[in-house]
Amino acid sequence: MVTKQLGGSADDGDVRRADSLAREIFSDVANKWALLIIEALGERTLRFGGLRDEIEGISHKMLTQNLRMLERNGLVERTVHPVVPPRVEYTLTGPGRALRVTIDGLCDWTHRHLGHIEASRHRFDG
Amino acid sequence: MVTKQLGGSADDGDVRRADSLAREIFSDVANKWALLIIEALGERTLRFGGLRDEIEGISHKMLTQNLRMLERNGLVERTVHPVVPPRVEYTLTGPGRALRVTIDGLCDWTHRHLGHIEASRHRFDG
DNA sequence: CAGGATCCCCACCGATACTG
DNA sequence: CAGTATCGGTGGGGATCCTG
Repeated sequence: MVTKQLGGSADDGDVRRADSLAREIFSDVANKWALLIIEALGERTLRFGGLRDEIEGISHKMLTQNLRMLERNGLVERTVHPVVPPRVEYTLTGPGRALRVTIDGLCDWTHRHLGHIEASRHRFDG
Repeated sequence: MVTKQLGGSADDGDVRRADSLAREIFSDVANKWALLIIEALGERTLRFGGLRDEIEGISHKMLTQNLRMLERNGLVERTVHPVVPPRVEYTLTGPGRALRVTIDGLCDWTHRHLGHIEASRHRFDG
């Protein structure tokens, strides 16, 4: 399970609530576009257009949608510069950067096992 | 980007192919149910029903579908015991267990930042 | 018990057009 | 340039029934 079972707590309600919250967050974060956005941001500050250029295949809509979600969860900071034309910049927050580290691990894993996976697929499909 | 840019390679084709493959794997793996299945399996061996009981809210269909996908990618091993009633067991493979480590990191991250996220959401929604 | 097959609905997502 | 709104198609995913 996502949440550790903490044994007999005085009040199970808190555990339950934290559990469902964890699941919710998990659903938000364990999504292709969200992960790619965080990975694309890295340590940089990027504008909306910059992000779109960086993430191949993402649509305008998915980008805004996921950026809002990440901002809501406090993983991305959105700063609007009151100029014309508008200039909006996105940066990872502390928690966002922490998450990025684990995503890096996921990327590393992917590359380390590319060969194994490709071979396994070939075997399976045949 | 998911794939590191390796600078001017002799043949860009290989890089491109590996890149798209990496994206494909990423899409397979960066999905809520797949991650929960891998996390549920852990070091244990579980049967189909056991997995269904373990993963709250997963449907029959999603479980089979994701198990097939994980098997195809060589992350879980499926062993069928020729008895009646059927007995099918699932275990993580080496790469699967390696992936599990990074997913553990993701779970840890989630729990460490529950508070921050909840607060941020509240701020955002208000 | 494991898991395919089918039906069906809803949510995701892309495309497009419009505002500040 | 950044962002919202709307519409329509496609596929995700649940419920159910059926087989070995």
